[in-house]
Amino acid sequence: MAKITDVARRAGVSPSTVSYALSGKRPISDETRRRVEAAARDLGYRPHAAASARAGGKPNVLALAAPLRPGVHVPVVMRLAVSVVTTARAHDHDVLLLTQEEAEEGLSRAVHTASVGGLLLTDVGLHDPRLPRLRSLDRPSVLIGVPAQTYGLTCVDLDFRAAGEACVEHLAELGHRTVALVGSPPEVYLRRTAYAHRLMHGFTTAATRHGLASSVHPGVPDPATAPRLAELLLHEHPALTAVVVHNEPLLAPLIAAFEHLGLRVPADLSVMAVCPDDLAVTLPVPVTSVSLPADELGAHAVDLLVRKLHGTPVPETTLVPPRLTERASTSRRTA
Amino acid sequence: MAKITDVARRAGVSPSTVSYALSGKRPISDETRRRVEAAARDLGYRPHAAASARAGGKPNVLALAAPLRPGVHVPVVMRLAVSVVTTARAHDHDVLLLTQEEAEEGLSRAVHTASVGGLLLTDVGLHDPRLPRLRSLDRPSVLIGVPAQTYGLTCVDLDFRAAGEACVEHLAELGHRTVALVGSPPEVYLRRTAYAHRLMHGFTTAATRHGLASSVHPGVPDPATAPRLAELLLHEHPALTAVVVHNEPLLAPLIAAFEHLGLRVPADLSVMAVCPDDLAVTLPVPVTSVSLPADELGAHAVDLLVRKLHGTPVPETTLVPPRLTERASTSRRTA
DNA sequence: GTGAAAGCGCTAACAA
DNA sequence: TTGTTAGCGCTTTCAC
Repeated sequence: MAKITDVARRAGVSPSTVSYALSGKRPISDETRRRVEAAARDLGYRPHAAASARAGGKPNVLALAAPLRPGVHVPVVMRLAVSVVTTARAHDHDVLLLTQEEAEEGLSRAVHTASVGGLLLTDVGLHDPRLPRLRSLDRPSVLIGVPAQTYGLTCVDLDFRAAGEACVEHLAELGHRTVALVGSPPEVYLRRTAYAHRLMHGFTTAATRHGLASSVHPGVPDPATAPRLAELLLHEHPALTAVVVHNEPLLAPLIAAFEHLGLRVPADLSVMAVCPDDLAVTLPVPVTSVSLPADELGAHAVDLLVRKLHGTPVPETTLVPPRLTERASTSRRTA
Repeated sequence: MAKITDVARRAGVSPSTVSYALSGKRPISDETRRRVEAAARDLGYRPHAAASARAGGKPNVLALAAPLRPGVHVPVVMRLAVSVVTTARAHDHDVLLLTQEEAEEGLSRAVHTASVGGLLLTDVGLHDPRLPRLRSLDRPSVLIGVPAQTYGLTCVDLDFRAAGEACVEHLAELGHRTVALVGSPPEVYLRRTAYAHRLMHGFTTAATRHGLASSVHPGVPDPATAPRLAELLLHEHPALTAVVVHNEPLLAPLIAAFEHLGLRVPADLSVMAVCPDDLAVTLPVPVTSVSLPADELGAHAVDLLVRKLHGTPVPETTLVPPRLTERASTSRRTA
C-alpha cells in the first residue's frame, strides 16, 4: 500500500506538501497540486485513516450503538444500521457497531481506545442511562429517538405524536367512534422509551379532541398471544370498529385473529399500523399505515453527525413528519 | 484520558516497561508489574487501540461484511451481527460493519485505511466475487458460508446437506412417501449461494436413498404468494403429505394457506422448517425444525478468526451438525 | 509557496 | 530485569 512518502517522492515534493495538497488546508500552486494528485492517483494512494486521525486529522469512524433489546423490532434496527453504514460511507466514514453488552462503557471505550469521532445512539429512552456518559464524553453525537431532556443534544426521530394523531384523524374521518391502540411490549413502556409514549399521547389526545372513545393496550410481541388479545379487545370494547397496531410481530396475527372471530377487515373492523412500508404492503390485506422510515432516519442522523464533526451547527431536534398511506385495511364505518 | 507515559511516570518506570508489563511480552519482576498495574488502574488507563495497532501491536478491529442482499432473511443476519459483536468484545475486539455497497472495494479499504486486522464474510456464494480479493489481501479471515473452492480459507456454516437429510429422514421415519422442499428465493439459487444448494442436495439424495418421491420449489419470500404456492404444490403432487420450508417469511403464510385449503397440520400435512428456533416456537402451530443457529455460527466464526489473528492454526471448514427439534407440526402419515 | 522537523500513543528492536 | 531509541503514517507547527 502506497504511503504519503511514496506519493511525495513520485511528485518530487515533501510529505507535508502532499498532505496539504490533498486536504486543501493551505494554498498550493496549481502546478504542484496537479503533480501530487497525479502521483496519488497513479499509486492508488489512500491515506491511512487511523494514522491521520491520531496525527490530528479528523477521525473518520462513527460508532453506532444499537442495543437490540427485547421489544425492539429487529428488521427496523437492521434497516437503520444499513442506512447508517451506507450514508456514512458516502461521507467517507466507517461505522463501528456497538451492542447492548457494554452500553455506557462501550461509548467511552469507543471514544478513547478506538478512534471514534462521533456517536450514534438508537433506541433512546426518556431517561436513557447513556446520556450522562454521552455528555461527559463531549464528542459529537446524534440520537435516534428523543429523550426527556434534549438540551444540548441532537435528536432525530419520527414525529410519533403526530403519527398517533394522524391515525386517529384518518379513522375519525372515516366515521369511527371507538378506537384502540395496540402498542409496544410492556417492557418498552417500563423503560419509558420515548417513542411509545409520544405515540400514545398523540393517539389519546387526538381521540379526545375528536370525541372518540379510545383505549391503549400494550402488546406482547408474540404472535401466539394475538387471538387472546383480539378477543379481549372486542369483549372490553363492544363498539370497537378500528384498531391501530404499533407492534410489527403482532400485526399479521392480530388481523388473522380478528378474521378468525368472524370480523372482516376492513368491512367490520378497520386496522391500521405504524410500521415499515414494506411490511404493510406484503400482508394478505395491505394495511393502511404510517410509515416507519428507518432508512430516512438513519441517513438523516448520519448527515447531521457528519455536519457536527465538521463543526457546522445543526438543529437540536428533527422530527420527521408522519406519512400516512391509505391501503385496503381501513374503510368507512358501516355499522 | 491517561496515556502510557502517565502510567510510566506514576509507576516510576519507562513507557516500554509499562507496555511489556501489561502485555506480558517479556519477563517483568513481580514488584514492577504490581506497581505498573496499580498505576494503570488508578489512572483508568486504556491503551489506545489504534495507536498500538500501528506501532506493531495486533489490530483489534474486525470487519464484518454483511451484504444484506435480497432473499437473505434480515433477522438472521442481525442475530449473526449481534453474536459477532458480542463475541468479538469478549476477545477485546471491535467490529466494523461493512455492507453491500462496496463489496470487494470495501474489504480493501477496511484493511488498508482502517486498522482492520481480520475479516468476516457472511452470505458467501459458491463463486463469491469477494474471494479473489480476499486472498490477495492476505489478512486472516473467516467465511460464514462455504464456497466451491475452500482451499486456504476458513469456513463456518450449518451443515445444510446434513440438515436436508435430517429433514427427509425424520419424515421417512414418520411414513411419508412424497415430500417437497420449499426453498430459497430464485435469486439465491441464481447467484449460486452455497447453502441453498447444499440443502437441496441433501434433501434430494436422502429422498432418493429412502425411496421417497421429492420435489424442490424456490420460494418467493412474499407472504402474498403463499396461497398460490400451496395450491400449486397440492395440485402438482396430489400424494404430497409433507413439506419442508427453508424460507422464513413464507413459513407462517404457507401453513395458513394449507389450512385455508382444508388441510390440517399435522394431521393431513406435516410441515417442517429450517429456521431459527425462536421463529419455529412462536408460530400458531409450533413447527418441527432444524435450527438455524445464527448465534452459534457468529460466535464460532469470531473465535476462529481471533485464533488466526494469534497465529494459531484452525480447521479449514467447520460444519455445525444440524439439530432437529420435533414439535407439533409433523406426525405419522395417516392417509 | 514549500520543506524540515516534531509529535500523536504506542511497540519492539537494541542496549545495558 | 529494565531503559533508550526508533519508528508506524500522518498532520501541523515553524522556518524559509
